[in-house]
Amino acid sequence: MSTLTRKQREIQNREQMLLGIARTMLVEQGFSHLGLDRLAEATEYSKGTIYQHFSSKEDLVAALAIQSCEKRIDLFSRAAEYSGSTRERAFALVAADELFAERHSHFFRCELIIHMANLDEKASPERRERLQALEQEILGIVLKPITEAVQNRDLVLTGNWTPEKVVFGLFCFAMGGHFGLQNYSSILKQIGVTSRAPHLFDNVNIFLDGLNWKQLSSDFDYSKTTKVVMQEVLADDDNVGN
Amino acid sequence: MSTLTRKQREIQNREQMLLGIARTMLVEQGFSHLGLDRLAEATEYSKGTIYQHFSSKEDLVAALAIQSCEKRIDLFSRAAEYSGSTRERAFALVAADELFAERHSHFFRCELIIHMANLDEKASPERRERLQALEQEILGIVLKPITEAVQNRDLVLTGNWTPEKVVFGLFCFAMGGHFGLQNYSSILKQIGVTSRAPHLFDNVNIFLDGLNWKQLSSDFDYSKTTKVVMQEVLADDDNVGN
DNA sequence: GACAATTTTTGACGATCCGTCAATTATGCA
DNA sequence: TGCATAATTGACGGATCGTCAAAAATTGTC
Repeated sequence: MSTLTRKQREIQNREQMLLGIARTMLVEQGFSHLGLDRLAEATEYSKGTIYQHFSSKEDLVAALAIQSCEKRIDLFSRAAEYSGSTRERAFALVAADELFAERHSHFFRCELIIHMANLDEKASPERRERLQALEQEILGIVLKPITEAVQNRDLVLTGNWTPEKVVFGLFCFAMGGHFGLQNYSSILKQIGVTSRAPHLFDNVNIFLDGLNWKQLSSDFDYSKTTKVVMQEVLADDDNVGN
Repeated sequence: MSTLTRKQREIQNREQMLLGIARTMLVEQGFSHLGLDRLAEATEYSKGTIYQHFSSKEDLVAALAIQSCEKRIDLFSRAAEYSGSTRERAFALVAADELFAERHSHFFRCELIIHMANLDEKASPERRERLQALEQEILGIVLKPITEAVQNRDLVLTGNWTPEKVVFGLFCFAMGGHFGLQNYSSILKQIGVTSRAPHLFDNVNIFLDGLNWKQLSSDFDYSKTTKVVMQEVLADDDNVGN
């Protein structure tokens, strides 16, 4: 059965190759310029073969988004293991997100695109479900330090605040910043916003200070945390799929 | 020349009609299902006529985004005239944004779509420039109460904070929330986020408290502000273009 | 009102792209 | 080797974007 295995591995490798080239085309030329005929020509395979891997053009982009999520989970998991206070760990996750969006913007861009195009209807059910499962996994990772902070009273939530609501706040900062810089760059440039990182970290600090999550940024230097995390996480950050 | 004027007005009316129907099709069926042949049939005009109004499909969507910005500016301008503290006025703008995204989500969706598709290359230069000018106008409106707050020391900015940076923070909350609810609704539902408004207002309050913008939310009930603004602004909020 | 010049409208057409499928080629197995 | 199964191909149908020469409508003039 070694021949069969060889063939199967060959097919798997081909899928990675297809995705790699497709990602390049998608990022450099945009969704509308990503043509399957062109992809077929670029990869020296026929269109029929490509359709054996992906049920539609949208399904292909979904596969790219899945890759992106997997890569993100990889980074997040490592950041979550940072040893420090709950707020430091939350901050580590924000740093990981920032790192991801910066170093792997092409991956992230696939996620944005797949969520804007009507993926829900056109991607294959398998990939749709897998993508959703991965996103839920990410949610769980981010939720963890927050619930822990509530348990050990680093963070005391009042009123109608819940850990999930805190996640939503962080999600808005991250997503709003990413989306803004990708799509409103010209207008943001005019207000001096050209790079996410410093603003994102300051925003998050103000937000967490507002929630009174100990230690406050006045009592602890979180820029060190981010720096250490960035370097640790970045250390063995492999550029899979170029 | 009254006949010429009549003809010209006829053409202008036709453009509004085209945009109205196109917006419905875009919102109900998505960008990919917005076909110019179908639009031609629905409006009982020919495709050639449509191309006399819009240089391309993307240009049409740009025109929709322009309408959206104009409507937004209308709401923002009125919210900006709210008489109250600087922070109340900033809050009024957030409320206007929320109102806009809620009551005119179809308009807003056009803005998102046009910024995701490669508008930059395919829309007509005129509409591209107009859209950018409108966005800059919006920026100016939002910037005003912040700079005023800095001037009268309701808000004291320390470190590397600037009014523009505060705008960016608010922008992230608003955009991140909108984008999230439009595109990540299934995952957000699982954490109990189904409606923007309450979370958005709470988030903004925490953020502005973190910036120490007087009066703090513990000393003033901003929910009243939003309620009043929503009703005042909503009062003569005409649903132009259905 | 008739007729010519100009503007507007039309829809057929070429080009492009997605997804299919019958025919062809390659592979596994006895 | 020879047959059965699996993989690959590219031509094709259907749909859509944008163009353009021909047709229709409008304007201006006598």
